[in-house]
Amino acid sequence: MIHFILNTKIDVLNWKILKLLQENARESFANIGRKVGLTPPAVAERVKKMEDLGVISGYKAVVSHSHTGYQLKAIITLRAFMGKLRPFLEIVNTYEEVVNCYRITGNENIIMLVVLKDQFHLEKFIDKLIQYGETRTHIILSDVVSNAPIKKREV
Amino acid sequence: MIHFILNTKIDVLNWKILKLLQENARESFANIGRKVGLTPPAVAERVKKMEDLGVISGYKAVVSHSHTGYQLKAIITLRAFMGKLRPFLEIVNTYEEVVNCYRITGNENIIMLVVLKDQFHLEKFIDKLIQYGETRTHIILSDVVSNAPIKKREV
DNA sequence: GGTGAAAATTGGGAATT
DNA sequence: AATTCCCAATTTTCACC
Repeated sequence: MIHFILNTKIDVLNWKILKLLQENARESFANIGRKVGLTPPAVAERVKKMEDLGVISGYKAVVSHSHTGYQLKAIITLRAFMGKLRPFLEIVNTYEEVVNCYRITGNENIIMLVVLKDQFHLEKFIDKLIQYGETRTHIILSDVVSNAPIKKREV
Repeated sequence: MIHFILNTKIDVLNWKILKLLQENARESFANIGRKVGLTPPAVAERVKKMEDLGVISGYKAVVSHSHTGYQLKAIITLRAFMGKLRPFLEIVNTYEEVVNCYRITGNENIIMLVVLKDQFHLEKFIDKLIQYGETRTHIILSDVVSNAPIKKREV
């Protein structure tokens, strides 16, 4: 299997549409059309094409962690024991605390962003992880940048 | 200033609505209503209220990094030099490479998720950071969990 | 582009607590 | 009394040709 073109060419109009949809995914095609100078069907066609190409992979409501009972956030790194990485990767999807999880290079294998109710919840969660490896926990003090939108980068 | 209720009570119907909107933020109120057993205005009213309360903080199109020219992702931690944390916090919003940035406890002050075109881009970006502190870089090998939806947690 | 179908929105009223 | 829902009508948006 060969990837011919991964970096799809996106013109200035599509970047404008992407900007608007990243700011408000529920914006109507009519409104978007007014702002970028296209008719609603033209916007719909462009959006559809970007969905099909995979440029847009979905639309998500952003739900506040703190308003839904998760007042504590932490970064946890995991250095997996021999033979324990695979089992961890297979189970991590079922942990509702885990919002993001990446495999990384370096001394640790895994880095996670987790949300928790309180420090007791954190303690219980770390207890669940110790069977897979050594963990290191950093409490998040504040969000400086949260899922910043992707913008066109000058080349 | 006193926070009386941060953890808003969310009933089972609103959790269903939140689930659907996290899966597809562009789902119509009519469709949501059919799935949860409400009329469109009732859904709209509940969603509006959750927006006002801050339970829903927005709706975002998810744009693929790899399809927009960012083939490389990395986690970078920063241990800021004396007096350099504040200036960094004020400028980090302008770095388009930075998708997420958190202040954390521990040996490092800052942890970031960044997206990059290639290793040359990474090198240039790290060069921009060295004036603020010591950095440590972990290349992301794969996404195991990506912005998992928030679900109701059993108490 | 233009037309018919579907959805959003608004206002008002009824039922539940 | 406050909240939440439904119904009906208007406006807007969507989708198909």
